[in-house]
Amino acid sequence: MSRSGSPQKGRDGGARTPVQILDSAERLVQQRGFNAFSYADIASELALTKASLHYHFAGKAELGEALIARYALRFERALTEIDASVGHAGEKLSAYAGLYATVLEGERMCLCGMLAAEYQTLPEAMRNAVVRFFDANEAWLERVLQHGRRDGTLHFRGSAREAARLIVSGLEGAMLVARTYGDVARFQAAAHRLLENVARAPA
Amino acid sequence: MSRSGSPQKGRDGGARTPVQILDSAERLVQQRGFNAFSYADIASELALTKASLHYHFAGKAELGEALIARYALRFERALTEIDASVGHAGEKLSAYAGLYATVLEGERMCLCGMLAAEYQTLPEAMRNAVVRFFDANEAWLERVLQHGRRDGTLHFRGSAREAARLIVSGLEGAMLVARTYGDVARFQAAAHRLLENVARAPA
DNA sequence: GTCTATACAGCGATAGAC
DNA sequence: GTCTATCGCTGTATAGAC
Repeated sequence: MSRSGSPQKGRDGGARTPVQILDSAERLVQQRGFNAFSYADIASELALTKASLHYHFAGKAELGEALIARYALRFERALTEIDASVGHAGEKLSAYAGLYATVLEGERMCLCGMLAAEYQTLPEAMRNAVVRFFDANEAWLERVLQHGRRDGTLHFRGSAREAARLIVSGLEGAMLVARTYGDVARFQAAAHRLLENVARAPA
Repeated sequence: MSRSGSPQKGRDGGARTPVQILDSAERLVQQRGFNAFSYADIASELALTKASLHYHFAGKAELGEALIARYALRFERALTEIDASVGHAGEKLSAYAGLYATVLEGERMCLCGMLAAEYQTLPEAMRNAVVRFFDANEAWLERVLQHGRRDGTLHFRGSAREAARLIVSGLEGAMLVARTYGDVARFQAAAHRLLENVARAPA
């Protein structure tokens, strides 16, 4: 992670190998789970040795933390992008569901949805990071729902917070189940219906 | 599993040890995942040796299959019980959600929800059994929803099948997320709202 | 920053005595 | 039906050369 004179830099000046490690580990965790992948899996995929991986990430726990941090940051940026480019609240919700669909198309689970299943086996720091991810998603959705309600483009009952929670957990569950059927369309149908039922545009 | 002259029988004549093994393994899988528990965990819990476990269940795959079979059977019986004892469709849906809540109270995930996360690492027979579990739940819910629609006690849009799928995946996701917060109330709120939105009683 | 070599614990599984 | 003993393999992690 140092910025000193070492080879193999990407265009942004960051070292390339750590990124490749994160990419490989991320895919493995999303597809197989944190407890079902090993340093050896990454090493063979990148044609490195296990010892080299430990140079970049001291242990599996640290690798896991870096994984969630990067994933959460990427998600956060995607939400900012939706805020900037998409029109009214209903469209923002659809774009949000689209993020999940893209993940599922790679036959992956949401990283934090997968880690939620393995929650009880995770190191403390990873647990906290998973919860923060859900909190951030919920907060963003709550804001979108509140705006939609205020400007009259969305109608729903109860608090925006509860609706936001239902959307997060509904989409996570739809991914979880749809993946066992290898059927992205099943997710799409559930997501569409979920949004339609939770927060609908006035007729 | 034989019925011949051996010690330690339960009142139904079935051997006791296999049941204890299944109980222990079930709890471990629901809390930690199929890839995060070992024969050694069960052995220490039951004060047996790993070798003894292999006598009852040849391998982890066979144990996993037996686990899902028993869980699915128990769920099926619970659904039959709901059919027999509960009144109209809306109440049946609430009772159905109550089954999930009970599981979550033990800080457990739904067995098949957990296995769905680990799906890509499971032996073929276990994969098929997980899908059959979801199919059975969906079929029961579809039937309840259709009855409710016909007798006018439930209103919802689109097909009963799609609504059933949304309920299954919504409840699975609500469990998954609520468990990371250690908060059964969060599940209850999401479940209530999900049912209210997906299939509501006419005003 | 990557390597070879290795330590050491844990895994699922089996053989064979009792 | 349970035990002891052990096998072969894989897991994470470390030491030290290059």
